[in-house]
Order: sequence, then C-alpha cells, then structure tokens
Amino acid sequence: MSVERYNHRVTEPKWQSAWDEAKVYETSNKDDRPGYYVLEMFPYPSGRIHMGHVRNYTMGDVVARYKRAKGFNVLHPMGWDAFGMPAENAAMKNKVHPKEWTYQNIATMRGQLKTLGFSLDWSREFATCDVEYYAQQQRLFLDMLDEGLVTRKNARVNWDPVDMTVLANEQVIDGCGWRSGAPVEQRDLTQWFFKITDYAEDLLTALDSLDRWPEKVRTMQANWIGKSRGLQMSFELCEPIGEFTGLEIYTTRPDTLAGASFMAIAPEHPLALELAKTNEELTQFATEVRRSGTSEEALEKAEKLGFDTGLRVKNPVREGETLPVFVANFILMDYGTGAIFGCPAHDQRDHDFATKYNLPITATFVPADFAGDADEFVADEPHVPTKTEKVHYINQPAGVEHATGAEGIEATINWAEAKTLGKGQVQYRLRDWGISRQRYWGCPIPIIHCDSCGVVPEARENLPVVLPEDIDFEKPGNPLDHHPNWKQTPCPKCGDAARRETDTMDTFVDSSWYFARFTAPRENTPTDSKAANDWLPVDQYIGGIEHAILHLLYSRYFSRAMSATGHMKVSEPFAGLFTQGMVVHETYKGPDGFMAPVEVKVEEQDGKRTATLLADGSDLEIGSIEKMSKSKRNVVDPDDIIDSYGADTARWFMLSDSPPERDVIWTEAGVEGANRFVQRVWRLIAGAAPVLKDCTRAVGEAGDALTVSKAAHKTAMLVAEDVEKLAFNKAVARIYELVNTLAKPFDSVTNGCASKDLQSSCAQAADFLSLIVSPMMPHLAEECWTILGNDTMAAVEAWPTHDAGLVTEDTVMLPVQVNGKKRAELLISKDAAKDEIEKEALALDAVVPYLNGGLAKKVIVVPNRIVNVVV
RNA sequence: GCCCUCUUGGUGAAAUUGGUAAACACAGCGGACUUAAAAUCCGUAGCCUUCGGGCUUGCCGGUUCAAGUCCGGCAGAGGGCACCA
Repeated sequence: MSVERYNHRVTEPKWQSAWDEAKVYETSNKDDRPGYYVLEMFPYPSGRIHMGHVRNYTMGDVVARYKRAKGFNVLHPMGWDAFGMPAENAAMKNKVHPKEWTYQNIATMRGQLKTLGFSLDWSREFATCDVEYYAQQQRLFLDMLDEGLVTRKNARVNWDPVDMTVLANEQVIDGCGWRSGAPVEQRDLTQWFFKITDYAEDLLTALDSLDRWPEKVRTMQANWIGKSRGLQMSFELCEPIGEFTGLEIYTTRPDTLAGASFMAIAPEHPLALELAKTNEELTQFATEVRRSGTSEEALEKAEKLGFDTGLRVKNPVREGETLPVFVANFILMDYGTGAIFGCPAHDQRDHDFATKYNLPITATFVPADFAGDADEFVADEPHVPTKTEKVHYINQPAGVEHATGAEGIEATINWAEAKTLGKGQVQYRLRDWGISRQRYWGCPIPIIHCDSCGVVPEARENLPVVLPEDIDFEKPGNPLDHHPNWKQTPCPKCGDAARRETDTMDTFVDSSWYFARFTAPRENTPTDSKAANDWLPVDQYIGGIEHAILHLLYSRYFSRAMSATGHMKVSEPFAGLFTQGMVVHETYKGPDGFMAPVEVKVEEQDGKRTATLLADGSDLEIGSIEKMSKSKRNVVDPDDIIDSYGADTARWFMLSDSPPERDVIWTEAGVEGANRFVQRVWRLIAGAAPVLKDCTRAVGEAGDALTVSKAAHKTAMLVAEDVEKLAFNKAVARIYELVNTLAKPFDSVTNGCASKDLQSSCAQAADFLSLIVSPMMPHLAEECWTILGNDTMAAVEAWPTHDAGLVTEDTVMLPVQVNGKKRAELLISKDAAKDEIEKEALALDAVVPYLNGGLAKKVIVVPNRIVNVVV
C-alpha cells in the first residue's frame, strides 16, 4: 500500500490558520502556570526575511514550543526595530515616505514569518515607530532626565558641508560624504547623553552573575568597559602658560615613570588650543592631523607625528631635569586626560616617536635574566613590561623597590601620593552614550528650547511629540529642522514662543527596552511594572553575535535606568543569552562577477565539483564560502525554499548538522536531505496510521514491541535534554535514530503482520514521534497527530513522559582494555560488584593470553564505563 | 600589537565532560525494484596491513592505568578591540 506524498502546500497553510483561529499562541499575563519568556532579537524591517532570520526564529520557536509542552506559560512575542537610516535613504532614492516604506516592509515580512509557522503571539506585536511605542519612550526619557541619568554636552560629529547634514561613521567613505563626495568636516554639536559611565562598575561586576551568557560576550563587554587602575599625576610646567601651571596625565604603567623622556598631548587638548591661538604652525599641524584622521586606512598607516611646542615640564623623578612637550597625532582627547608621558624604553609607540625625534631612551628595568651590568643595558627594542614579570628595576626614585610589574605600579603610586604629585585612579574606557541624531526617522527628543527659560522638558500632558508626516527630503539637512512649523511650540514653563529640539534618538534606544514593553504592550505607561517584574528577565534571548556589545550593554543599562525610575525592578534583562552562527553559502564567480545560486548549476564528478551558468553553460569559478549577502549574490530566498520544500524542511535543515553557535553552510543537497526526512516520517506514520489509529497505546511487553517502546521513551527523554541545552543538532540526530529503529516494525504493522503487542507499542511510539518532532516541524507533527486518531492539536499537547524503567538497561557492555588498548567486551549486569566485574574480565578468552599465566599488576574498574587491566 | 575562540574521515559533525574516537547526516560506491529514470529499500565505507594485527582527533612534548578531552610549547584559521597611555 503506498502513501500519498506529503504536500506541504496544502498542509502548512491549513494548520497555520487552525492555530490562528484557536489563538493557541496568545499568552495571558494571568495564568497559574510558571512563566517562560523566550525572545529572539526583533528584526529591522529592511524589506524581506533572510535565512539568518529563519535560523534565529526557528531556534527560538523550538524552545517556545518545547517549553509550552513542558507546561510553561510561554511568552514568545515579535515586533519591529523600525526606525533608522535605511528608511530615509529609501525616501531620498525612491521618493517614498519613510513611514510608508517601513510599514509596507513590515507587512511583507510579517506575511513571510507567518508562512514559517512560528508560534508567536501576534497580539502583542508593535513597531518601534508606532506612536504608541515612542510616546512611552519619550516618557521614559523625561523620567530619566528627572532622575539625573541624562546630560547634555558637546560632542564631535562628522559634518557634510554640501548636504549640510551629520554623517554616521559608515556614511564616511575615504574621508568624504557618501552622497556628496565632499570632504567631511568635524563639528562640535551640543548633544544629549545617557550617563552610562555612572554604571560602569556595576555593569562590569554584574557580568559575573550572567552564568547563562557565552563567556565570549562577557569578555567582550568587560573589554569594552575597559577598567584600568593607574596613576593620575601632574607634571609642573617650567613656565606657566596663561592659567596652565601643570600638565595632568594618566598612566596605567606608573612603574615606567622613571623612563619618561617626553610629554605628548592631543591636538584638541586645552593647552594645545591655547598655544594654537598664537601659533599658526601649530594650528596648521592640528588641522593636518584632523584631516588624515577621518579615514580609517589613513589612520592605520599614518606615522607618528609630533609638534614640538617648545614648552618643558619638570621631571618629577630626577630633580633639575626637564622634559619637552609635544602635540602628537596619536593621543586621544577622549581617553584619560588627553595627555601622556612617553617612555620609549617600554612602549613601542613611544619608541617609534622617540627614535624619530631623537629623544633619549632610558630603561627603568632590565629583564630578570639579563646577565650583564644593569647600567649597561641598552634598549634597542622597547621591552613592554607585563604585570607579573619578574624584573630588576633601575634608575628608580628612592624608596620605590619592588620585584614585579604589579608591585612596581602600586609602589610608584604610593610614592607619587606621598609626594602629592598625583593619586591612584581607576579609569574606564567606556564613554557616555550619545543619543542625539540629526535625522527625521527616529523618536523625537521631547525637549523645548526657550529663549528665556533655556532647555525645558516637554510637559508630560503634551506627550507624545509626534513626527510630522508632511516632510521634504529634497532640501539638504534635517527635515524636522526645516519643516515650516513643526518646531514652533510654546514653552511649557513660561508659555512664550519656543522651539522644539529637532534631534531624534539613536535607534539603539528603541531596542534597549522593547523586551520590557512586550510584557504589557498596550499599557498607557512604559511598562506595567507587575507584568514586567513577573516576566523579566527574559529566560532565553537568542540573536547574532554582532550585538554582543552595544545592544546588549545598552539594554543592561536601560534595565538599571528603568529600575531607578520605578518602571520595573529587574536590573539584568536577559538571564540566558545564546548567540547563533551565521548562514553562509558558497559563491560563484564568472566573467561578469558573482552569480546567484538560482542561476548556477553545480555538478560533481570524481569528487570534483564544477559550476556552470544555467543560461549559457559557461564555466564559473566556485569561490569561498561567505555570509549570505547581496554583494556576493549568494543569497537564498526563504520564500523560494518554503515554496519548493515547505517551512518544515527549511526549519529542519536549519537545526540539523551544524551546532547552533557555529556557522551553517546552506547547500541544496542538505535541503533535499531534510525534505527526504520529512517525507520519510510521513510515510512511516501515514502508512501505519490506518492500523494504529484505533489501537490502544501501550508499552511493548517483549521482543520488537519492547524495543520500539524503549526507543521511543529514550528518545523523548534525550531530545528533551538536548533541547534544554539548545543542542538542536544532537536532538535531530536522535530523532533520525528513532526513525531508523521504527522502520521495520512499522512496516510489519502496515503490512498487517504485526502482533497486538507490537501494534500498541507502535501506536504509542507514533504518538511520541509526532510530539517529539512537533517543536521542529510543527505542521508535519499536527498532520501525523491527526491521522493517528487524536482529536486535539499537537501544539497544545504535553511533552511525552518517558517511563523510567524503559530508559535504563539491566545489562551493560563494558569494554575491557589491556594496558589501555581495547581487547574484549564484557556483557554484565548493570549493578555487578567491582570484584565480580574484575573476576569475569580476567577470565575472558581475549584477556587471558596477555596475563601469561601470572597476575595483573592492577585492574581498574569504572562501573558502567570501562575495565582496564594493567599487566 | 593585545584579548578571545576554533582545528576530529571526502564533507557537516558526535563522543555521557578523563573511560570503546568517528553516533547521525550529506556526498560516494555496490546491489534490489523499474523497459528506463525518478522515488524507495538493502548493503558498504577513517588509513595501512604479510589478515596476526598496527596506526589515527593540526604538530611536538608532559601528566595519567587511560588524553580528542587536562598541562606546556609551536603552527594554522576565525573573531573582537585599538595610535586607549
């Protein structure tokens, strides 16, 4: 009897509507079951879903469906990170309104997500560009302002003088604006900042509590925060310049202080600016440095340049000596104090600089194993000290004695503190988060500038500050700024005519709290704090590693800020984090550049793969395997795959083979293999279903029936364990094993030659199998579940409970090694005593010859594992 | 330059965390069914071998009864950060 092929084109839409109608994925905040919040990073509505989304959301969906089956009230929402530059670019290029473009894309992508059968609660959907969402974000901003979490200060931006607009770093190409091609200028603008640096220490130390985060992400965040301890001290100027009597520096290596041979300050350092007022050459030098500073390549290749100011400072270590002060291109104003002392003996960069400008090189220590007279040690190459290295210090100020770098650092700090030259200081690399963007398509900052009252927050009753829709992208500059009347508004304080802030917020703000909003998305305040506290932290967050730093750090900061402003009481937003690998595909290159996989035919002969162009049969080069991207044209459209093979096949392929944290290579053969398995499961169950649907479900008593039951129960247990660990590829392998085991017994059921015992064990196994594959292939699972005679939906069924007695064996096959090499196997009762195992192992035919009639020197018995006989 | 990760058959990988290396799949090869093909099913498969065995997890060394797994060194690949003091 043959079974009709499984037709995904009919089955998948059928079950999608059935789930929708029964609202099986809508989650209530009032539910007695324990809650479980699984979230995947929400997409930017760029136009179409790509394979990376499919992988990300499939993993999340498996977890959501599995947890639902395990009795949790699962929250699994979806939304749109919908503000951002691409919408404005599309507006300028295609003359389409950013709002229209965005909502159109959302509609397309929502439709695509629905065809994948994800168990999402669409009733909670929102886009960050919805007025209802950004209205609450404006409220949050004002609350944070009240709480002292927001500040306003100057920051430098890339300015396009032709388009009269601020450019993001990615819009600056070779130092020129991407549209106008005009050389980019640097401008200082007053901007809004969240004072994330106030939380630097907390954000750093709390990383230790995130034990379900990848180590890699925690390390990256720790490095980004960049805590260091060093010495901040002042070098006295020989002659004061205006108000400047000394030069404040910061160093993490105070133990090299004695080797200082010059001072260097940033071109933007106040002292440099002061000097530049009367020094044309210095002004020119600073301009020059700034110009070459725009392009990254130029920066990397730029050699160390300095400008000797002629000023000198007193050397605090050796009285009477002085050091020259340079303005140098490699000193950053943003870090530390914008000034350093240079120690060429122990720093590569300082060494390069000193060599170029003929400055003295004084070692402050020699390697501990240096044999000669320490004073004769010549530092040809800078020796960069490590903190644990044992060294002989030389040329040190009196009283500073130590054996290792770490001790040297503390000793020098103590010395400097005692002489009141400076003090020990902790520095963070982390900078405050500038959120002002001079763009239209973002959340307006609810601030008003009044000529008499200054900077005034918009009154809460006047919120939301809504983006105007009648805007003009033809004129250069920010549309909000040149809108005819939008910015005109009365001052909330004095009522006089005033102007709105025309800057909008960084889109990272939108994504820093959306996970909290999902817990009560229609609330008239940013959160319903009870709902937020009940659901948060997110139990499992899944997304790409590219968000390891900014998005995740900002979200962690926002949770703290929202706790401080009373919107919730959760400081860490994501208890579990998983970063999945990319979807990659090989590339095909012809004379006209890259070719898309759909245009290419790949053949294999004698292990050699060749690619030809379908259109004309011309030869193509099979290139490297790369992340799917438009530029490499190696993109496979999920829609095409769903159409040809179905969503279940795409989902199954995404979960098979590659561990989820690693990149997965998309191959035609792999997809076909996945589809074969879909069909195989269908044939297995549909073939036997006419017999099985009316059978009682029972555990087999003996023989094949018992084997079937054992396999089904064991798989239910093991797949559960694997899914808990997000080891989807292992779960998939176990399901293959189960299906392999079931093949023959199901054949005999189908052919009508199975015993009653076998029939009922197969009936139960078929139920089990349907429910086990349900998180991964939900449509196929429903269809199987139904034809097996069940009248519920698999999507709401509990995970099959395994019988503990069936998953453990009475006997074990122990490998028996002699001197670490396997020589035999021993079948023995599971709880056999150690000495019994030893006795039986030594009596084995394959072991006896190695004993040469004598005794074993030693026998290691590890119960249920191995026996090793040492002779 | 600093920090992190990875390296197992032709390929993607697995290995109960120190206990039988290569489960499962893809590609391959042989066969069955078919006029033929597709689909399906069965079998086979790390390398060498004098058929007794021997060797094998990037390379070298160490610890251990036992190492893919732990330690030290080296090489290669990938990622993050950075003129960051």
